[in-house]
Amino acid sequence: MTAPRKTPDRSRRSARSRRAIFDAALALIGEVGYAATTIEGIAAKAGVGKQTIYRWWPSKAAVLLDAFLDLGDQAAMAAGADDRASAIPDSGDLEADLKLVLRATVDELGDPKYDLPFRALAAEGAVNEDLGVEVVERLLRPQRQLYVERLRAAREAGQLREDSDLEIAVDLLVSPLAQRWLQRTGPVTHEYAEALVEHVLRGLTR
Amino acid sequence: MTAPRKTPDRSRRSARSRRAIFDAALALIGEVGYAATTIEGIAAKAGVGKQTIYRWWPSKAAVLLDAFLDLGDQAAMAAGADDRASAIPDSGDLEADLKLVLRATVDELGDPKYDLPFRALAAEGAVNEDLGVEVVERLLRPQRQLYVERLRAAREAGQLREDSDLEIAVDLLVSPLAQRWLQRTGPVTHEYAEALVEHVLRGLTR
Amino acid sequence: MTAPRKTPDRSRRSARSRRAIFDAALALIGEVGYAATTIEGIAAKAGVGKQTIYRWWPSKAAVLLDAFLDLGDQAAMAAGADDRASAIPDSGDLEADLKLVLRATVDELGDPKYDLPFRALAAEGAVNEDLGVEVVERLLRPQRQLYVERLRAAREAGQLREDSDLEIAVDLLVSPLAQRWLQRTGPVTHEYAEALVEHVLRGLTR
Amino acid sequence: MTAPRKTPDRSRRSARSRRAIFDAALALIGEVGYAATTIEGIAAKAGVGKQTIYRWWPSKAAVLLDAFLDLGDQAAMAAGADDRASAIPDSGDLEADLKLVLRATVDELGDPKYDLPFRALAAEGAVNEDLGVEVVERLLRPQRQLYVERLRAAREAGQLREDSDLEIAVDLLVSPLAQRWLQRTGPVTHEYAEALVEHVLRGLTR
DNA sequence: CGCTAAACGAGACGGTACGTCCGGTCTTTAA
DNA sequence: TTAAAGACCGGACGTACCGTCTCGTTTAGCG
Repeated sequence: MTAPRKTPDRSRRSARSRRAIFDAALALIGEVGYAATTIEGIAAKAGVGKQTIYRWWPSKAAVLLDAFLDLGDQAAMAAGADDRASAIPDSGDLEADLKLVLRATVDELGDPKYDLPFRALAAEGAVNEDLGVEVVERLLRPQRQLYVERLRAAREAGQLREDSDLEIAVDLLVSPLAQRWLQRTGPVTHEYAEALVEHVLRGLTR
Repeated sequence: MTAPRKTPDRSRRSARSRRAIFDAALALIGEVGYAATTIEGIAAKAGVGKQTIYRWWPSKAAVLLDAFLDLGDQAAMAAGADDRASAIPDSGDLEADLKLVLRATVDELGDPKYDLPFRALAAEGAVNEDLGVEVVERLLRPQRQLYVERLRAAREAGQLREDSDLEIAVDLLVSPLAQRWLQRTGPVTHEYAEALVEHVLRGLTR
Repeated sequence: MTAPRKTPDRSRRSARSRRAIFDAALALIGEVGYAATTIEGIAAKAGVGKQTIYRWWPSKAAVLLDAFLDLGDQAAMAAGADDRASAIPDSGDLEADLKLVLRATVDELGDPKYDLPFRALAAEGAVNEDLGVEVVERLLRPQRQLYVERLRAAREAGQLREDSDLEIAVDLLVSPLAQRWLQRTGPVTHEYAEALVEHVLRGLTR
Repeated sequence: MTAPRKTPDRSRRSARSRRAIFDAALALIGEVGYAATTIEGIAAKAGVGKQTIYRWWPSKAAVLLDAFLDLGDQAAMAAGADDRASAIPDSGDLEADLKLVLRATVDELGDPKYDLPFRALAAEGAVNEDLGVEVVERLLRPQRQLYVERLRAAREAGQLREDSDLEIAVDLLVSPLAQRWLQRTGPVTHEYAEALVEHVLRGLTR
């Protein structure tokens, strides 16, 4: 005996509408910002009934999250990757590898295609716990995991202190950049990324 | 013939209404969250006309920023301080001093009285550049400055590497905690704060 | 080359669905009123796809008209009549015969099973000319015809003025009752029906 | 201790909006019919917020009733009358007076300016009891009362049978015309009106 | 009696309007 | 003379149905 069906039948879902909604959502957020982006506006721009959005997503933020993840998938596909998350390179030189990756992150954060939607997601996730959890699970955690793995390799290679907490290590590398970008406390540049890596690895004390 | 009045006359401002608006705003954000807090609701709860809010603040977020700063002032006054920002203690033991302050920060971030409004401000500031700048200038920068000063003292005392960038150093101490709290990527505890300080000061490498 | 099929094949029509739709339609109108009765609701209650309704009827009102006519047929069948419209009795006493029939009409109008659907049909027909014509042709005209015939018999028997217009005579007997019921301008009772017949037959002047 | 205010303050009501709403409502009903007339459409055409309609009227039908009564008032004013309902003339010749008035009613029912809105009101009132009562009280009863008074005068002048029920008498004069018009059971002409008066006054029997 | 075309249930779709809520502006009223 | 109170226009909210359009699944009738 099965529970009565509540959720819509995913198999009948229109792929065309899904695409149009993602495109419209990201376009609108880029054009008018997140707050001024409305579900009504997305539906109109996508040429889709409002109900088609409400049927599949619980909120504007959820649409944006899916649209953003889809954007990442597309980029990864275009880059020829099999799946979204590509591992951090391991050349043996930890410092160089981290600088490479963080410089790429700086570029990404500076790309308006990512900046506005990501900002909106981060902001909404900060305030809306349910969404925040989803953002962490589906977007942030996979990224962090790549760092954890690279750092673990380094630790096993004897390049890191054995008592290093890898979670804290990742925080040290990632949070300052993220925070600077999100709160606009300072410029987000390649130089900052590199200096950051150096300070983290060497520590502050003499 | 006088020039047409543009800005309201600050001297005629009703202190009683100001207080009532702050109280109502913070109460509502605590009760129903930021998104569900409306100017209409604040006005109603404060027993104030909507126009009285629109006359003095450009947006809901601006009200909240002032209300939050006022909240900080009140707390500082209650603690007997002359002004809002009290310096980080300098016992000579940098590590101990930083742990003390960060543990206090953990406590503050865990206090619902601060958590919700601060979260709302951070989120809104991430997305709304004008507000973001104000938040940084009036709220974050003064706090950061205290760290900069304590760290500079330590560097001058020869306890820090001479090539340390103090801004980056502050970032390393503050951002991981802030990020963890804001994005909910992990628990925000005294233990985390202490381990953070240790990792930052000693660095990751052997 | 054959013309493209436009109309559905009546022979394959599901009698079971037809019944279920009529039952559901009348039930819903009784429960929630005509305006709140929706095609979607009828389909759901009848356990029928929406398309099955749209395939056979052009509008909610058309469904109701058929359902109501079907209801009348059922009642007539139950009463043992061969067809729907049974003639007005001719006992020789016109006044008595008319009182009898109008009292029966009063009872019918007071029966909620007929009241609500009939009201809805009359109202919709007043506003929607196409439906109005159908209602008159299929529902009202057959009824009126029975009166015309009874009155013609009376006129031929010398009981009515020879210059009487039978259409007007029917109007005089039927409209006041119908109007009172439809517009609720007064109570619809046996007494009213009898007084009405008396006034119509004798005229107002001395 | 007074109950909390629920209803809006009538004194602050905008006369300009009221007018614009009535004009838009009647225009739309004339252009697209009652069913296709929406509150949204009325608001848009009147250049008014939807809330301004919902604030003052509970339903589309209620707007229409007020608009229609206002239309009647305007017509009466234009005709130089002090109030809406002008008495039926009393020339001493009852038959002539009634024919005059019913011919005028025929003209009115044929005027599209009145036809469509009145039809919509009658239909809605048939189905919606609350509105129906309002329509009767505010629109129909005042009109009927004029007939009652004229007929009473005739009865007192010895022109009518003393046992005539005036309510029934009014029904006999008014309902057949109204019914014919509303249900479209036949043409609504001056000739019909005159024949109707004659039949009513003289009765059907020899 | 088995094939096949149709009618069927289900329900997603692009839309329209609903009635509510709130944003900002403007007007009235009472202190 | 200044707010409170609140009406106003505008517009998005999330919901309910509209009427159309697939989907697979009966089901009926012909071959």
